[in-house]
Amino acid sequence: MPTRLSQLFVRTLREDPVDAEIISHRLLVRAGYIRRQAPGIFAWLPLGLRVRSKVEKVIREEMAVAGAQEVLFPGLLPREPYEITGRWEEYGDGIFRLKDRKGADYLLAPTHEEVFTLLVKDLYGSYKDLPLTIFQIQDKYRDEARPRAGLLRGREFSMKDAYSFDVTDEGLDASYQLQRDAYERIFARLGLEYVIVAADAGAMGGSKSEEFLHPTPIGEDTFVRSAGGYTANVEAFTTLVPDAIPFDGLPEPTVFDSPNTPTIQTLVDLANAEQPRADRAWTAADTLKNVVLALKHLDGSRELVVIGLPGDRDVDLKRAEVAFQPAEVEAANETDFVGNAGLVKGYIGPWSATGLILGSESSTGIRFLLDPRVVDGTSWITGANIDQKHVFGLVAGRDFGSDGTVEVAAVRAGDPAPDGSGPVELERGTEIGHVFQLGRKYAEALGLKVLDENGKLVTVTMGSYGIGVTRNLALVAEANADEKGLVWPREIAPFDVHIVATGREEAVYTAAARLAAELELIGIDVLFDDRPKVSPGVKFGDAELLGVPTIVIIGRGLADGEIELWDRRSGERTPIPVHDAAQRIATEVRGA
RNA sequence: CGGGGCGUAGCUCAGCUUGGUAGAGCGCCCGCUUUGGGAGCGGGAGGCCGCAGGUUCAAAUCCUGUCGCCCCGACCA
Repeated sequence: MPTRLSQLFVRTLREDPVDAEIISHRLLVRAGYIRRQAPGIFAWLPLGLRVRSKVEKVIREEMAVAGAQEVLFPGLLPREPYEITGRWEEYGDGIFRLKDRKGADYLLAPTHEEVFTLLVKDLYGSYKDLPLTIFQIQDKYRDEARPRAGLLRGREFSMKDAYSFDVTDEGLDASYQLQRDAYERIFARLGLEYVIVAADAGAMGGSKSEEFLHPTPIGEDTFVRSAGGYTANVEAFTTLVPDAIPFDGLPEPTVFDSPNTPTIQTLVDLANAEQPRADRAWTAADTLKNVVLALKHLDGSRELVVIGLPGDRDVDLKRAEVAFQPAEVEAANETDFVGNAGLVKGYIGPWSATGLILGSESSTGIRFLLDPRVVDGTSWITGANIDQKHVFGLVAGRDFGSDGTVEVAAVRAGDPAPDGSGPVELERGTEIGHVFQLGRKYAEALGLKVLDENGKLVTVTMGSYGIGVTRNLALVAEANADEKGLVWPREIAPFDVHIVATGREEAVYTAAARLAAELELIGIDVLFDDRPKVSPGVKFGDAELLGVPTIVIIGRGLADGEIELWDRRSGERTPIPVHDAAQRIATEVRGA
């Protein structure tokens, strides 16, 4: 049976909802696909549910091709499994926690690694049972500090999460590849542009990790891309390390007065005024900026570290979080300086005439880490650890050392890609999928072992693979819309055809109903706008807003045996004879 | 958590400065007309003006507190 618009549970809005900023959010609410229930939580109306089911269908089909079996875990889970892996604590305020009537702790699952692992452990014990990949499509819950952008960052969202279980690393590679291939097919079918970037393995532990990012200006992630094909999330970007420079002939360091130079810029200005270079002017890149960060370790302790990086670079706190995880990172505060008299604020440097200041072997004992660009033989202007004094010509590897290098400097457009494929550009994107080799971390923690061919217990190696169902839906909507409304790709449109009957001629409605029934009979989903007292303008407007790709207009032309085929995307209208309309439409819908 | 903004009808908003007991447009219901681009006329339904306290003869309006929401940032597999 065709769906009659007069009966459909929907109300389109003429005006944009005031709380919606981005296109997908505005249009999905205006067109009556979703309604907000609470911040970051949405109710799904029939139209929205239909699209959501279509997205799920694409995912299920491709999971089947990849050999993954569908299961379904509860969204409400007990605390214990998360306690074992430490994530009950790690998630902090990020999850919804609740208690049952006996006071036992539960949570609304933010992800399901633990329970998948435990179930496999329950049921399987032999290498013969593996490999295994299972998945579910289930709602996830995260108590986001700031839900935003409608469906793009909700507190409840639907996600397909798959988990693979293998005995060997090679097996894991193969399982990973199957999911990765499936993801490429899924995004191709959804018509979503994507780039695969190297990702940070994050708090999940594990080794190899790639993100599928959809490039979009509203994206919350930043990634880099080189002309030569290198891509990476900025969080995972690694610096191309320059060659070391021989020390021969480099002048000795000299301390000089540098009053009122609290910033890099004032320091550079002073250097150019007092100690001008013959060949070129000093720039911020000639200075070594020493940034004090405070690490908050899981055990609650606080450690100061100093990062030495070129003065024209800033610390990217996100990259720092990655570099120092699981510790939290923040800028050092006044108290930190008070507690470390060896640090002369504004004039911090690794060296003084009386000895080293920074590094675990130095007088302060504070860990000193260098940006990878600060290679041996590079010469710097930096703080002399005396108020109002800096030092010239301090050479890395000769005058000071470090406790190693660290990737915390902000990535800039033009930075060379680490694989030598040229300078990178920075782009915004949104994560639409993530494939991840977890390795043995969870299996180890939860005791998932199987007997191998030799009867020996071996720990299983795992992968986890996520796709945000509702986020992908929103991004498809976002990428396929115009000023009139939504424009769904056929693959996930709520209906195949939207029939609009206009006028008040009884014959029009009879003919439209007949065509609708005929199309349904051959398996085409029809939305039939049969509303009798609604003006044509309203019906056309709603058809454009709802975004069904093919619209059929039946009205004034019917007397001459003609109806119109209206392509939502191109706007093109084609008159077609009513007598073989069903065939024409079927061809159109199924793609010639 | 920091910054900014906003809570009045289903939606979008006015009214608040200068207190006097609730408004508009759209949507919804009824009738008549209209029917290829968001129709016309007439009649109607619908609001603890976010919540609590205070000032006052009188509070949507002034004061205090509080809750919530939106946006930017921080945070975030």
